This record gives sequence, C-alpha cells and structure tokens, in this order.
Amino acid sequence: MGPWRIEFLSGSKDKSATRRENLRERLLDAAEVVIGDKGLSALKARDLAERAGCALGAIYTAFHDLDELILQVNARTLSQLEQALATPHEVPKKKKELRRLALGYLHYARANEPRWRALFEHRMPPGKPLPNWYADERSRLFMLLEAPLARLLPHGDAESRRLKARMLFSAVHGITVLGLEEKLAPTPEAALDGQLSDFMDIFLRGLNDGG
Amino acid sequence: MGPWRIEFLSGSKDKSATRRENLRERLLDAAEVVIGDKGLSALKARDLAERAGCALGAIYTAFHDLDELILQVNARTLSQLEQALATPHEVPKKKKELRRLALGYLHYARANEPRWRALFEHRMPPGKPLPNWYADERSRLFMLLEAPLARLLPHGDAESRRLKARMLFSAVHGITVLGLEEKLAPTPEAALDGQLSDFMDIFLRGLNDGG
DNA sequence: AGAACATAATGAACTACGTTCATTAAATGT
DNA sequence: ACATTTAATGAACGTAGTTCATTATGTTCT
Repeated sequence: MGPWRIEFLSGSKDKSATRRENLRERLLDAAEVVIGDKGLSALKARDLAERAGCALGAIYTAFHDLDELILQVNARTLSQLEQALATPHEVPKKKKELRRLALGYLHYARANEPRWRALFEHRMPPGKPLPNWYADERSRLFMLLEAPLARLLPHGDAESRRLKARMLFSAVHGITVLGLEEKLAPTPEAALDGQLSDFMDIFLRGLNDGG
Repeated sequence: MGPWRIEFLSGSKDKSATRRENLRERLLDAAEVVIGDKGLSALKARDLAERAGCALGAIYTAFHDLDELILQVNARTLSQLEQALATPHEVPKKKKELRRLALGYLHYARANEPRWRALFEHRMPPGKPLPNWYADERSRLFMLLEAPLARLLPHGDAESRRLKARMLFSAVHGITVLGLEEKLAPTPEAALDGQLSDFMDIFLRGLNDGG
C-alpha cells in the first residue's frame, strides 16, 4: 500500500502514469469510433495511431497488443448494452419485462451493429485464452436475464433457473444474429421485432405450462 | 450448345479443363483438412499450395481468391451437415423428429467444430456481397427444418410456417453457438444436450398451446 | 516431326498488416 | 545544471494475400 501514497505525495510517477492513462483513453476512444463505424475488421494499428495522435509504437506502451485493446472496447460495449437493458425498478408484469429485455437486445444490436458484432467476431490468437476479467464481464449479460427469470420461476432450484436464463439468452441471441445477418432480402425491422416477440410468447407459454 | 461438343469431339480444351478441375479439387481437399483441423484462421495461401502440391500462384488460376475457395469449402460443409441431418423416411412422431434435428445440429457442430464455425466466422471483404449460389446453399439449411415443422403445424399459411422454422433454427443455432463457446468452465456434453432437449420441449409446448 | 502459337504454372516481388527495438527525446532526481 | 531513469518514435521485421513478368507446357498447323 506504500507505493501509490508516495507517488501521490511526491508526484513523482504521477504525471507519467496519468499520461499513459490519457493515451489509453485516446486509443480506446479512437478504436471505439472505428469499430462502431466500420467494424472490427477496419481497425488498423497505423490508422489508430494517427487518430489518437501518437506514434505507431506508442500503442504498445499502452496495451500489450491490439487484442487487449479490442477486449477493452468490447468491455465498453458490454456496459453500454447493460445500461441500454437496465431494468427501471421492480416490474409488475414479469413476462412483459422479459419481452422488453429480448427486444432491447435486438434493438441495441440493430442500432449498434458493428460494435455489437465485434463482441462475437473477435477471437483470441490460438493458445491465448480470454482473460478472466473479460469472461466475468460477459457473464454479467446472462445475469441480467437471470433476475427477471428467477422471479418468473419460483419453482426449481437456482441452478436450473440459471441454465434456463442462459438458454433463453442464447435463443434470443441466435434469432438476433441470424435475423440481422442477411442484408440482401432484408427482413423488415418490424417483422423481425414481431418474430422475436412471438418467440418470447411461445417460449414463455411453454415454460409456464410445463411447470 | 456448340462449344463443349466441339471440345468433346476434338479433345482440344478437354485436358486443360480437367487439369484445372483437378487442381481445384486438390486445393479444396487440402483446405478442408486445414479448416477441419485448425479452423479458418489457420488457412494460409503458402501452406495450402504446399499441401496441394502446386505453386503459390497456381491457387489464383483455380480460384479468384481465397474467399472463393473458402466459400466452396463451406458449401461442402453445408452438404455434409445436410446429410448428417437427413430425415430417414416419413416420421410418425413429429415432435421427436424435430428434437432429433436440433440435437443432430448440435452434435454435428460439436463433432466438426472448426469446420462448422467457419460457416459463420467467414466474412466477405467490404463491398463484396455473398454470391447468390452460396446464399441459396445456406437457405437449404432452413428448409430442412421447414418440412417437419410444416407437418407439425397444419394451421397457418406457408409463410408463417417458414418464419417459424427460421425462428426455431435460429434459436437452436444460438443455443449451440453459446453452448460450445466456453472451453473453460465447459458445459458437459450431456448437460448441453439436455438443455437443448429441454428447450425443444418448451418451444414445442408453447407452439401447440398457442394454436 | 517440328515450328508457331496459345495456355498454364511459377515464385520473386508488391502491398498491407501487427509487432519489435535501437535510437531519440523527455521527464525526473540530486 | 547534470545524470539518470523513463517514455516516444518510426524504420525495420515477419507474415500475410495477391500480382505479373517469365518460364514451361500443351496445342495447332504445315
């Protein structure tokens, strides 16, 4: 606990630390713009350096490699998504709430498609596993559905509710992914919304009637 | 209708055409091995040429670029998948048949994961849309579920049945994608099978009871 | 068969990318 | 003010996909 205190009091390493933090932010902001605009595949180290106003090599003083930077951008996307889906308060109509979450997911994906796609397109180089902090971030998405589902399913143990939540999220994700895939012969927005809404009806009806 | 006849009778362009076809096959076979073994990201032009026993540049006499070659491999994967899911004859228990298809999809994906992933990982370079023949191949996957679903849902028009089939496939795909994603904290195979089976129960129950 | 022509195969070279590292510049400590 | 530690720099490297002048191989005609 000593080091930061000494730095704070003396100001010794402080400036360089905040400069580095500044650079990280500038790089993340620039990367966010590129990924949000043209998608993950448009992210190029040289372009990024130019946008952030730093040298090419400076990227690697702020991040170990581009993968680390991309994961940070994805983490930002995940919290944006979480905020977009945030449940206002306690909700009386529980089914409605689950439908709202599913449609919210679809709407966020549609409105931020390249950013949202980056969450699933990005692959670590072989041998390097996802860092734990990132896996944790992602699992928060599932937990977002777990709470409303748990209220809807007072029967069953916590584990089976967790699995059902995951199942539901996966199905909604699949319908979203394939629904947004085809740019040609495009499914009209309202039609896809309707399909996802129908799906929620079907799924929730099936859940209830089965116990 | 003239040209091929003249070629056939004279044998003029015949050899070179079959040679080219041979090269295409060797390249596709080699690419299939690499993608099936190490995934799409392991496919390298120079390695491919070596495996196929041809020069680097020869790849581009057989295919316009690697994207075209990858799409051909994916087309092979799609027919393999179709064969794996082929319905034996007419099936009496329709729900069972749909569950068989869903589990068949999961099992194919699990048993051929890198190949199967390549179907969804590959992206065309910006500006180049998917060729129509490939989009058609892919839509055959959906039609595979459409027939059993149609038998299960005598009510409703053809279009709504088509949409339901697509919805069901998308949901199954989503559960498969996310279920196979996490190599760490791996869902045991039987557990994932059980979840997908449960999902089909829930979905089909919801379908029936809603009319 | 052999010359003239057409077609295909070749791999060095080009472009574009991520990453590294010897060099230069800046910040910090005395 | 100087010495020392720390950060920024961009040329250079390794690895990609793709191209194209050159070489080799077929095909056609006499």
